[in-house]
Amino acid sequence: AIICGFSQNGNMLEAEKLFAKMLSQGVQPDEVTYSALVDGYCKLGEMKKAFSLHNQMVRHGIVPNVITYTTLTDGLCKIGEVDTANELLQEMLTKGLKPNVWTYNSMVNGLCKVGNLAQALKLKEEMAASGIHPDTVTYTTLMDAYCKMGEMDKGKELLQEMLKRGLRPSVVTFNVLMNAFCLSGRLEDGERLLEWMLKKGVMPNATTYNSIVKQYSIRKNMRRTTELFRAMQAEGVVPDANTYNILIRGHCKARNMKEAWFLYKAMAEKGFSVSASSYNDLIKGFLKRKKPLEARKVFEDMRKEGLAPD
RNA sequence: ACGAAUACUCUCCC
Repeated sequence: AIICGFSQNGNMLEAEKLFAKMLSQGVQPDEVTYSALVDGYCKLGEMKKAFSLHNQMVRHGIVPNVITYTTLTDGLCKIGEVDTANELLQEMLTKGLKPNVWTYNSMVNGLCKVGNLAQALKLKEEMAASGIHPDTVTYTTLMDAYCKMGEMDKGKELLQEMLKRGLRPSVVTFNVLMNAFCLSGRLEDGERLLEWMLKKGVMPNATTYNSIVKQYSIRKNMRRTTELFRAMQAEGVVPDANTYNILIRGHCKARNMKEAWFLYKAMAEKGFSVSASSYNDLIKGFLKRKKPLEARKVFEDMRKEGLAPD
């Protein structure tokens, strides 16, 4: 469980240390431990390491299961190696392992991300034919692909199909639609979507608000940006580092340095890391406002973080 | 029984 924690945080050094300790104390890691480590390397895109661990596991007599395979499949998909991932899927089948909905969803996502929507849709039919029914994740993935291609109508068709099959949209499903509306400047539709999801009992999260707040912010509507920032907190949605970075950028561009400074300090209090671009925005904003002292302070904070100004 | 795996937002412009 601890190795899993380190792996999920990308802290592979600590994870490896613990793993080595396990081995030295004669504790045999099981497939769950290996999976956690393999996943950690997959998330870093270090597929060579991931595969060598997988092979090490096999050498130790542990039989790979659907999850260990799915972890690798997903890792390959994330770096765009969908063909290799597909080969792995075939290997699974020959070993008598039945891919599950997670396996297929990884593949569908991989195909979508390399722009092969046609193949992704085909896979959706294939999985259904083999008795693995596409779920909310499958539909949401495909909807996102359509939306990002500018084919929102197709995305909505999928939403209808999904609802017809009795699947419930998740917060991510709504987020996909929200992002599509906002990116195309349809902020009123975004606001309506926000109301609709609340009515449906789906609680928005920081991501939901980040999409809409970002677009209001880009469009220099800082009044609505601030209103929504307050509204989300009133609803119990906790802003994340992205929310703050979006707001800081917006306020700096609008020359609202007081507000930007306030948010900057709030971030530090909450332990969020300020993005490099936010640091740059703050420095530029303060300099333009003839506030070299504040600019200097931000500059020094930035250096302490090991970041270089542009 | 419980425990490991997959989708969306920031990160370059809009």
